[in-house]
Order: sequence, then structure tokens, then C-alpha cells
Amino acid sequence: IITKAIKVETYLYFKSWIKESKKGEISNLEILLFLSLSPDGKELPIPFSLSGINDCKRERHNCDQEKIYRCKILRLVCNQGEEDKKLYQDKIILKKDEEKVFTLENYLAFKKTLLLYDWIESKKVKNIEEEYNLYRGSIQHLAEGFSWLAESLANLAEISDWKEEREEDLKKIRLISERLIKRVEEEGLELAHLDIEICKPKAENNHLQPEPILQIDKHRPDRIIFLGKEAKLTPLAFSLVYLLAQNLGKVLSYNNLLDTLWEDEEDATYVQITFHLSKIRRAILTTIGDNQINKERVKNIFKVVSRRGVMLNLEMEKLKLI
DNA sequence: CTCGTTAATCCGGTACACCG
DNA sequence: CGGTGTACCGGATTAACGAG
Repeated sequence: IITKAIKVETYLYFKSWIKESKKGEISNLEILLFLSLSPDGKELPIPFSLSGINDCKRERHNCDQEKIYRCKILRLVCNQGEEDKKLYQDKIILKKDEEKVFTLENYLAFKKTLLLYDWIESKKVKNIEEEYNLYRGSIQHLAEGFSWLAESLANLAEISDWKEEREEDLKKIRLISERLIKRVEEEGLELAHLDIEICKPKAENNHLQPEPILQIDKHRPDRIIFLGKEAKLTPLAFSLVYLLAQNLGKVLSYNNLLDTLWEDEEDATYVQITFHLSKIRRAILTTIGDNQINKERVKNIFKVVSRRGVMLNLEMEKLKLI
């Protein structure tokens, strides 16, 4: 199963931090480091530019790198005057006898922290990729994963008593989650530029009579109306659309969907969801015309967010739920 | 590796013919 | 008429492949 809830260990790790951290004193760097060091954070992969971690030289190299990264984080910490914090005291500022111990785990966690920090500080993607020796596109994956982690943390904090007492801090975490994923969308926008230009005049024409893009009638579970045209759907596919529409703009995890749509099936998998999603998109495309522009458009509306789930990406006014 | 698509297969409902 | 066998159809699921 691809999209999962956070691990129990991560949950406990989050919980204790939520209790321990001090109000109004959390920083972006701290959150990123904290997430990188969580059990789930450690598992989110960064592809190496070179394989062969086992070989001796490489380890040497990593060890040096670890020191470099550690120092870099330390510098940032000192700049922000946060060197007293427990997290840094435990992980970054070492006591003498520990100094020689190198762990790949820490090395990777530091690397992730720094590169994601650069990422949300809006450094150029290309520069980051070069600096950290990464394949093209691998940061996006990592950022999506961490966005999900940050959101999980925020949700946990919310159901503890942060909502009333530490709203600012909560917002801060949510913002990080958003910024981690926003970058991805900004890049996507450039690609979609062509679409927008073509659609623009149309949108203006329709402005007087705002017509919903997607119309769902719960009394007619056999079809949906997309841009005024009927698309036939099977009952299950309809339920999927309906569920997504009820959670407009929210990412629903595959597990979540499986639990509600296939509640009594134990061995349902995410493949079933993607399959039905595919059927939905196909049904819509055959009614509105199957071409590249529509394809992109439909794909963007029934949007799959990598490793997190599916969402209906549509403005409120453009959806009509009857 | 993740996602999307296609083709093959499975499964449940049902229409219809046939028989006691 | 009521029960039963079967052929068939729509929909769901699986497997396998392909793209990125």
C-alpha cells in the first residue's frame, strides 16, 4: 500500500515534541530537522547521484559530508540564536566522545533538512539539485512526502490543545506543508500556461453566465455533467467522484478512500482506485472530446498527489452539488 | 518507483427456455 | 405455475505492460 498513515513510532515522536516544544519559539529549520529525524522522515528516499554506498571511499566521503552538513545547520541555528533548543543540543551539538560516530541515518537526515530548507526558501531548483548531487525531479518527490509529514504533524497538534493555545505555531507548520508542495504546483503552472491562454477568452464569455464545470446530482448516480455534457458512470465510480466532491480541494489518501468505499473488503488496493479514476477520466473525455488539452485539464481536476492521495482540484463555484 | 491504461478474467444478477 | 439450468451482460477486479 502506497499511501499510509504515519507509523506508531512517528506518532509518539510527534506527540512528545508537541508537548515539549515551547510556544512561539518554533522555527522552520527546527521543524524540518525534526521531521527529517522522524521514523517516517528517515524513510522518505533521496536518490543518490552515485550508487555504491558500501564502498569505503564513499563512506569516508559521506562522513565528511555529514560534518559539513552538521556545521551548516549549526551555523543557521546560531544565526537564529536557537542553540539552546533541546533538539539541536541532542542532534547537532555533540559531546566530545560521540564526535567520531558516523551514521548514514544522520547524514541523510541532515541532507534532507538542508535541501528542503533551501527549497522552501525559494532557491532555484536547479541550483539545489546541483549542490546536493540529485537527479532532476527528486526534490519534488521528497518535498511532497515531507509536506504530508508536516500536515500529519499539524493535524496531531490540532487535536492536542494547539488550536486554542498555539494557533500561530499551528499556522506555521501548515504553512511549511503548503510551501513544500506549492513549489511543485508553480512549476506545473508553467506547463499549463498554454491551456490557460486558450481557455481565457472562453472564461470571459462565460462570465455573465457562470456555468459550473462539474455538476453532480446525488439522485442520478449513473452520470455526472461535465461542461454541460453527460458522462455515464458506474455506481462505484460515481461514489468516488461524489466522495471527492464532498471533500473539495482536500487530498484524500488512498487508505481513506478504501476505508469508505470498500469498507468491508480487506484486500482492496489502491490500484482499484486509480483504475476507476482512469475510467472516470475516460468517460469524461469521450463526451467532451479526447484531445491533449482536455486530457491535461481533466487530469488536473482529478488530481493525483504523489504518495499522498487524490483530490478534486476545482474552485467551489465551479462545482455544483445537487 | 509511481501511475495510467488496456486486456483478460471473475462474479452476480437476470432473462429465457425447458421440464416436472 | 413454480423450479431449475444456462447463456449472457455489465461491472469490478487483476494482471501486465508502458510511460515518465
